[in-house]
Amino acid sequence: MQVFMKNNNEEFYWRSHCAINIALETVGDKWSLLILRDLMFTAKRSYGELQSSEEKIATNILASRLLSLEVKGLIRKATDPENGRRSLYYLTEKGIDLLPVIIDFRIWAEKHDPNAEGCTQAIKLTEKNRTEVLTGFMKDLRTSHGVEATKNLRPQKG
Amino acid sequence: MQVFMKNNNEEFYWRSHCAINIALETVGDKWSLLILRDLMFTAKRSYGELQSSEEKIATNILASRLLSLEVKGLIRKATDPENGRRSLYYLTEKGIDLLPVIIDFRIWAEKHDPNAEGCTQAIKLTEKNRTEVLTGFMKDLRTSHGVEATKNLRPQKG
DNA sequence: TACCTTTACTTGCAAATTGCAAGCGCAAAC
DNA sequence: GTTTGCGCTTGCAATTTGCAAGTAAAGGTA
Repeated sequence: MQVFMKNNNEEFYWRSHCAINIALETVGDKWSLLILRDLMFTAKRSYGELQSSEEKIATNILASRLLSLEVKGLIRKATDPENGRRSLYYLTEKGIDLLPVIIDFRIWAEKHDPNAEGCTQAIKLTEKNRTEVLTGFMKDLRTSHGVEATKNLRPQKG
Repeated sequence: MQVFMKNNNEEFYWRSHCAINIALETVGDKWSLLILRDLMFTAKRSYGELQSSEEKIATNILASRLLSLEVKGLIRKATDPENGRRSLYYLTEKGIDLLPVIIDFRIWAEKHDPNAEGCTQAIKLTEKNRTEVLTGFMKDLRTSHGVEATKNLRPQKG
């Protein structure tokens, strides 16, 4: 996935303006959501840790996806204050807001594929408690990723 | 995307058994969910109609994705009883169950991308009415796609 | 019967993307 | 000042995608 912009790097180029299409062009490849999954459900924060996930992402692909996610505003990169040669990646509000999608993917796969295993014990979810559990978990994510709990920031259309 | 099977075409091969990963390997490319979107939110059912969507999928890619989705059990192919040279594609229960994911993608993009437009007027969704609206819409999809309403449906939030 | 149109693909090839392995650069430790 | 850890970059081969043209088979028309 390239991270390309329109002429004057003001705006992304999209295949169409359909919201679903934009979401897919943003994170609809096979790796981006897995990286976000690890940031959401594990304590992995550095490049090396993210590279160690079970699915074995290639190092150049990991680099390109991290850049893409950073440019698109889903994650933020910071230098580890305790180790200057280590970078740490944190979710932003925009990244955290993808939690419902990821959880719904997980529910779907667990329902329909006998091989699917909940890849994290972090959330025990049912339909009944869905809203409350998601809200609580997203709040925890904001804390652990250093995102201020803001009231729905919604960009206005220009 | 290939549609490959393990040795004795008994079971799919997965990069890992993580539910989220399996979901992504199943529909995590840039086209599959768009095809499902059209089947969910428009009356498009034939190959030619699906090819006419705004994002302009290439014909060979459309063919490969339709096969993939069929093999994986998300859609079902039928010959148009009124025109033998026309094929019709319908969602299965498994395909319909992806509605929450697609809707959550849409909500996310509309919140975070000023260019995103609801690509369908079919659903007016808010946080509050989410469960009821999804349930109703999935029921409609089962009817229009000829899926029998099973008792096996996900329990709804009370 | 022959011919034309519609519909769903398939095929060949070029371009883009991905994946693997090796290497590089800089900060920190020794 | 040498080594090690860590985050990448680079080169290249393999895979996937995208474009354009072509094929097959059903159905309509003369």
